[in-house]
Amino acid sequence: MLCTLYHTIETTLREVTGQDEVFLGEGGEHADLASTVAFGLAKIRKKAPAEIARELAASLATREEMREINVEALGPYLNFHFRREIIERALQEATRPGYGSLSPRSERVVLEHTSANPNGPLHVGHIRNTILGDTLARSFRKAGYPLEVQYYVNDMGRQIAIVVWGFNTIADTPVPGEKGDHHVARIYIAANRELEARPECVAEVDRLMQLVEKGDPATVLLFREAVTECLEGFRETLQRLGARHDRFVWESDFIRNGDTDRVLAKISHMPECKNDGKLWLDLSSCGFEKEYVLRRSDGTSVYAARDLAYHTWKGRNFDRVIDVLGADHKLIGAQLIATMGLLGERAPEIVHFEFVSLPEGSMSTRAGKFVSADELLDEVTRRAMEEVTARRPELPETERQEIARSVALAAIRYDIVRISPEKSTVFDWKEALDFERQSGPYIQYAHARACSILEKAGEFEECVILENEHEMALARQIIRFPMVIESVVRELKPHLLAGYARELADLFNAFYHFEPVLKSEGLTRRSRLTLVKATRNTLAEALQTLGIDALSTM
RNA sequence: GGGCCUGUGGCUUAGCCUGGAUAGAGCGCCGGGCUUCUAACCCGGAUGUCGAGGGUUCGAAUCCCUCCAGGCCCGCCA
Repeated sequence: MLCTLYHTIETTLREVTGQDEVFLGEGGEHADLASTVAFGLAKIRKKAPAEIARELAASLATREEMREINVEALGPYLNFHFRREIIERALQEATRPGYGSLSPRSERVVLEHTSANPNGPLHVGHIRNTILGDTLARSFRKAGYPLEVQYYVNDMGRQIAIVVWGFNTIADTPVPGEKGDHHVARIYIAANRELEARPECVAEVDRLMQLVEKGDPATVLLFREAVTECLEGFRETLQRLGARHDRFVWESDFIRNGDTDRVLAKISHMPECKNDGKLWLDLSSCGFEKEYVLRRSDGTSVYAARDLAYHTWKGRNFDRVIDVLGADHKLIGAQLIATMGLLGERAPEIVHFEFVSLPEGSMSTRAGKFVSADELLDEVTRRAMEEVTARRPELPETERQEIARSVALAAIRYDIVRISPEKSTVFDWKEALDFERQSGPYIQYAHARACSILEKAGEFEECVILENEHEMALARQIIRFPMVIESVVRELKPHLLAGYARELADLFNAFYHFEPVLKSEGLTRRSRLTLVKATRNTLAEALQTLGIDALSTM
């Protein structure tokens, strides 16, 4: 509803000014929406900006489509205020389940995220991918898109060959209770150490890679077993993180089904294609100096070739293809996009995130230098349990554990999603264990407070009469929610939702502190209860989209 | 050496794409608030040459150029 208003004002402003581009943005403390068109027009019309703003305000005020919006010129600024009735009407929508969902769209979206190599457990770097991707996925569903979430399983890389080689050659003493992914990591780390000590064994790894590409049944089986063991561990971790994939797509399938050969055959006819033993593309016309190698001189394909086949398949089956990838994939991602363009196939949109490192340096699965997602979840849950037990000693243990699990997940997910992806970060235990302001639990807490009021209030008849600044500020924030969802999927920026939810909690806490709800009377009580209900509902919808449980008590 | 990303109070960070009203938060620090709807909370205060320099503009954290610092990439790895 707010989106409609925005477009109405924008269109009207365009007509009134005669300009194609009119800036209309958030008005902050001054207004609901504001425009600075008067500055630009000042030069054209050779008049003072303030005078132009005054004239525009006067002419806008006469327009029929602006009847529910107050326009005022404040100096050179054109400020738009929504009439109270609009806000009150929008607020009533906000009390209903599913608030913030946009109308269904037909554009099919495929979103790939995480896709970590199955050579060791997911660590705190990988889960930045998972959380970014899963929050985007939830946002797309909220925005009404039919969506499929995929995990691309790199099951035929050198790393997996090393794992398989390790399983064949290294004496393995089983560790009781060890998850598959941690087991694979242990073998992978040992195998790398062994290969470093005995470089002559590298040939055995190469041999495995050739056999698997040729489809040698025994080798294929070994690879599949190793990958499956690791993937079982991933599934468990992903589930704990609240992330779900609809489909696991195996890289090797694009060899077996002939797609890789087909795409390479097509490429071999392109003018950019070079074949000097190895097959590669000259993308210098697109600004890439490096050779984009697709097939080795021994005839085996490289990752890039399989990736082209995978993306061709995605592009032909979906209208919008989105990948969440680490910053280390920027070059290869740009080359992929350029090549898809040359092939006339739909290119993906790629969300890149910068690296997470440890205080002592970058993470490395091979060197065993990483903090696994499982360790992180365990430790944060343990701390959350301490916190819950200290605050709510009267609750039964199982309930405290359930709350602690939700609080821990909230802390982890929020801590990661709040930071814009282009910032590189250093993992910090202190921050991960912070449950205070600008944290996930802080937002959950606001929701729990709202639930508590509503539970005590019992039945009431909804009505909205906004009486003071705290109520107005809270209401304004609530009605922005659908536009935030819209922005997240348009700009692929999940951190906008994180910021929105935190601000909503801030405003609710201030309202909570200054305006008594249960102790107020008559219409005021009913109206405040309605506002609490709208807040509770909006917080719940926002939290759910962030993959965080909206707890009713904590 | 080349390319991409980042640089905002002691620390973490929003805003940058699309220039505009006093640069917005959290942590930490100082001072206040629990017989009152959950104090995982609220209120007030101190703390900023928006990495440096130049340019464009009526106006620059935001656009352009140069430089500095950090991260990532530049493989017949994935």
